[in-house]
Amino acid sequence: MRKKCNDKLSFDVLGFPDGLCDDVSPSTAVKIAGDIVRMRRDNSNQDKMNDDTKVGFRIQTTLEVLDDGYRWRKYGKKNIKCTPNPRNYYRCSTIGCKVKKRVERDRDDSSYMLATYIGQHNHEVPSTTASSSSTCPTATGVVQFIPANWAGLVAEGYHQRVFRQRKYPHRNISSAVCFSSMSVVYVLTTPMLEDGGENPTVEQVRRRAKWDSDDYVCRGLILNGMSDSLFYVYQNIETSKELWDTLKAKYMAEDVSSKKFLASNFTNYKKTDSRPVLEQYNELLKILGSHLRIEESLRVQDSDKPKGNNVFGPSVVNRVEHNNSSTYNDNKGKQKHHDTKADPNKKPKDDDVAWWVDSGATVHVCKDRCWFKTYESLNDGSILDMGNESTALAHGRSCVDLRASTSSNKGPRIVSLRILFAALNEHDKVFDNVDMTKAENEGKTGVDVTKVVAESNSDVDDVYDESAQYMASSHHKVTSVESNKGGSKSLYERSKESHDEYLYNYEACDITIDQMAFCGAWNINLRGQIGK
DNA sequence: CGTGTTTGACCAGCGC
DNA sequence: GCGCTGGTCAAACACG
Ligand SMILES: [Zn+2]
Repeated sequence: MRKKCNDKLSFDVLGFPDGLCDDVSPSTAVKIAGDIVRMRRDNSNQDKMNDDTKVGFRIQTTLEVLDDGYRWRKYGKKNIKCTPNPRNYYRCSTIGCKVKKRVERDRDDSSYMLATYIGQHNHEVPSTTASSSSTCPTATGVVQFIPANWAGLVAEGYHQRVFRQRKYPHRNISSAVCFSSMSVVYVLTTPMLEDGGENPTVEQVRRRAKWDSDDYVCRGLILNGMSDSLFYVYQNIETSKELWDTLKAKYMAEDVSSKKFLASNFTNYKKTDSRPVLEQYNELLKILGSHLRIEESLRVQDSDKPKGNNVFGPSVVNRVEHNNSSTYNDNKGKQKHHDTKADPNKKPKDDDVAWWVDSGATVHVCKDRCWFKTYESLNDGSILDMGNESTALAHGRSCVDLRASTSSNKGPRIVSLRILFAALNEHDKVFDNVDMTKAENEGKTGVDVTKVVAESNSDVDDVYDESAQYMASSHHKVTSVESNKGGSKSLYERSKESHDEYLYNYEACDITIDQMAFCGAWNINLRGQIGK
């Protein structure tokens, strides 16, 4: 049963700098998996006995059974839908130890074995199996730990990367990142603060809010690191290593054989060469494009949200109120689809243009309402709730069709955004509103999303700084900022030139749409969180 | 016997 | 409620 071989085993935690962790045996891999479980548990204050933390990895091997040092009793075998390979269920043979593992072959590349370890051993490895595991690896290839929500992380990281690097290459992000990560990284090792129960003190609320905010910031920093081939690891070893260690603990794989593991498709690309993960991710997105379907998760993102009973926290900003207390569905029903262009009474200004594309959940800002396909005045007193507890009157509701060409060989997908239009006088309010309040799957070619639009005269640099602040203080992300003030061209100016519909072939749009499709297909929301 | 595998039955959760 | 699915149980079995 146990074969011996002298092949080297390369151990490659996804995203780890090359060479940091290779040539280890499966037992070492499992040990690391155990460390990960422990770290995760420590971070989440779980008690040891009922720990069902899962750690998954995959390893390239021809062997049927890995020798990981422990002894296992097989208790089940199941043919799983959507994969030709059966899944085997094992339980640790040591009495009193509840650890289980599931093993199957990768549906896409059966030279890989997927293993999911559940729980933590309460004992040492049995010494009787003094087999060759430590001296002679029993498998060859690459072990990859799979972050369960890596897909989502990449999706977010991609936006940050685009946002920061493409648009503002002159900005030196890394020092800021390193600086801010040190002040924020405690959230990774400090358990989430109690919110004080029913009668929280002001101080408790404040500290909890700060923790939430810092946690988010920190997560964003990690994403940035991941999305850029751990650039920051090399920038600042100590901090980044801490970041990464904790990243392992926080985001490491759960169940490799669940649907979440679809993210593993991307790991194939990681090791092919040294190109940044995200380039390959983007490629893969296009490859997968035709299979992507927008599903429930876009809806889930909003329906999950409390509608206004939040005491604090980011979701408090995510609502649009109507004084007739109509539901969003009602709004949709009321909305007509004229094919007319926007209200001709609202003349466009020809000065600077600002259009913001967010990461799919936050704010779309557009200077001129004539760019909307439809515009419908609203005088019902609808308001936009601001995160800073102020409000703004919604002036109208509009619709814009965006057509994005995502890849060469398939037709464009149409995104139709229903939009609330609000005039905001103070540009510093721009970031404080709103969210897409409804996302709806229309079935085949597109996604119909309600968005909110606000006017802004902001200078692009102000806007950038503000958006950075905003991202740091909320769960929203502004993905790209466009303005012709800095010489960069506006999305919508470009589409105006085409003098046609509001069409643009702009990568930021591709990203957004792809991200939505991506998130939908993998049931992750637009913040990279796994659904369900 | 002790130990581990095979395999159909059973069960719980979920979506319809 | 009903069927599908994935996870588990346990009786029978295999093997030293
Ligand atoms: Zn054990």
